[in-house]
Amino acid sequence: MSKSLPSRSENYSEWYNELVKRADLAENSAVRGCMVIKPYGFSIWEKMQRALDDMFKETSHTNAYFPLFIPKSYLSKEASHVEGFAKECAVVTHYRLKNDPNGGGVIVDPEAKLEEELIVRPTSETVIWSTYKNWIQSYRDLPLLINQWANVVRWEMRTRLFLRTAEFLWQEGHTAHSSKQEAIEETEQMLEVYANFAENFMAVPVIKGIKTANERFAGAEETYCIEAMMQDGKALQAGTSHFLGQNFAKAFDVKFLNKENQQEFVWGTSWGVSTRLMGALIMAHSDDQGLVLPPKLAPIQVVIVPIFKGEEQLNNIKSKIDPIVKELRSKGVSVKFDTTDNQSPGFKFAEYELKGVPIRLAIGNRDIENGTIELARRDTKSKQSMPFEGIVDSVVNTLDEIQHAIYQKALDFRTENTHQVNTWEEFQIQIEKGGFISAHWDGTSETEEQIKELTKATIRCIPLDAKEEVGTCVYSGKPSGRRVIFARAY
RNA sequence: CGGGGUGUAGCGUAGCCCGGUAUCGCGCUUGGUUUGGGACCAAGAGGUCGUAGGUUCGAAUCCUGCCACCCCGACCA
Repeated sequence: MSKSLPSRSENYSEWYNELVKRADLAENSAVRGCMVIKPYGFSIWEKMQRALDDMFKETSHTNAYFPLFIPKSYLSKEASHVEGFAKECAVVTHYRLKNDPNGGGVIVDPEAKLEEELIVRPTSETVIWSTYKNWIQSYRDLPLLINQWANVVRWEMRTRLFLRTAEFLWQEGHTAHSSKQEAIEETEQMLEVYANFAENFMAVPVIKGIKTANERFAGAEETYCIEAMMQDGKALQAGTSHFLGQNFAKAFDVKFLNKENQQEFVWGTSWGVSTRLMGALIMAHSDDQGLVLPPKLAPIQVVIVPIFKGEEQLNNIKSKIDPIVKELRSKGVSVKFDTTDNQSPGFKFAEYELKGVPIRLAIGNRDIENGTIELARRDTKSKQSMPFEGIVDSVVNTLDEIQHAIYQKALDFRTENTHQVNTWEEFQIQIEKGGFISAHWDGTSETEEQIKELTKATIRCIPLDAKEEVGTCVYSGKPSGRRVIFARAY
């Protein structure tokens, strides 16, 4: 194994692939397109889950679990929904194996064909709405605010660890409401939750917006999204929230009796984020030395590396450090005190940098004599000798600083790489340089498709905060009322 | 599904053209010396050469089929 990673500038995607493996986040599995999420990677995902789940609970949602398998007939009930997912569904056709009479292990028992084939869920709208039909009778049953943490399967042609895998983990919220207005508010609220999570926990700035018809979720009336910029200038959709209108209510006949004793179809939403966020996290902050993790999601926030000769020195260091570890933990800081002696300090430094540990403390005999300790920041690679007294406060403050600093760095990067463009010539030049392009668009799918064909750039979103501004479409020259965000995307 | 590439120890590789059962590095084990930015010495363990068949006295090497994975396209969160 070579010591250093491929560099981002030389080969961004190779850098990403190597980093994911070398930092022990995930690896490819025996099944094509599926990944094994390794303990270190899963710890980060667990932290994401925890933070998000708390936010869902704070907004009155409760968790439940719906089955992995969906009867085939369900999927065909909502026309555009089927169309959107049909091409990437895994199908269960049999329920039994048997020994191959000709030897050679097991074969599918042809006798055991399922009467109705089952689809492995690519998303759960259909099972959930077929269940909601039984749960909802009156306006008093609404709103119904449910989330589930689950795995889903989408049989993708080309996969990449975390960014696009055949099976992935996610959460999907599915809510039902008595009014259109309330459902829209829910959709917007959850988008806000996602944006808040991305910015405050992942330290990734996002643009909140609405998808164009082309990019909209199959079965939704409106798809809201948060879009983030990766260090190669490409966009990554980090979360989506859909206003489903009454589409699924109609498809699954979910009605409620309103206060006026009239039957009405309910209004729905669904919203999700997936293990793809791991990809966003990695690509937003990390450098050629390895991961850079925001303190709020780092499995290990502080690593302490002792520098010692022999057991006596180590014990001496331990007696100083053990109380520090205790105190940090009491303040909710996760600390690893790495006292193993089979690796040199230098090796450990490199290793914890690769894994993105935000703060490293190093302490040796010299420090003990001077009453100091060395504090190194992963994000800036800076290190300084600090007084041993008060180190706990310094660590806590520095963690906070790092959280803000990496957000600011990502925000500055995005600002530098976002350009207003007014002509088609400019557009073609700028898109090759990467980044986001803010430009006028005439609102038609034809134009959007043309631009995609010519430049591989898609409309990432119509920003929610887009100013009303008279302009002309960058491609067609037709009138436009606001700018939209174009980019090449993951 | 098209185009390209690769399968040799846990990982990365040499050998293949020109057949004689396998090279080197990392990692691992044991012992010793080390430790302020990826330590060193010594001794070890570890391989159905992707798979099935063929040619041959003999196949990692030549031939054929199959499988898997990676990269590039069409599809997608």
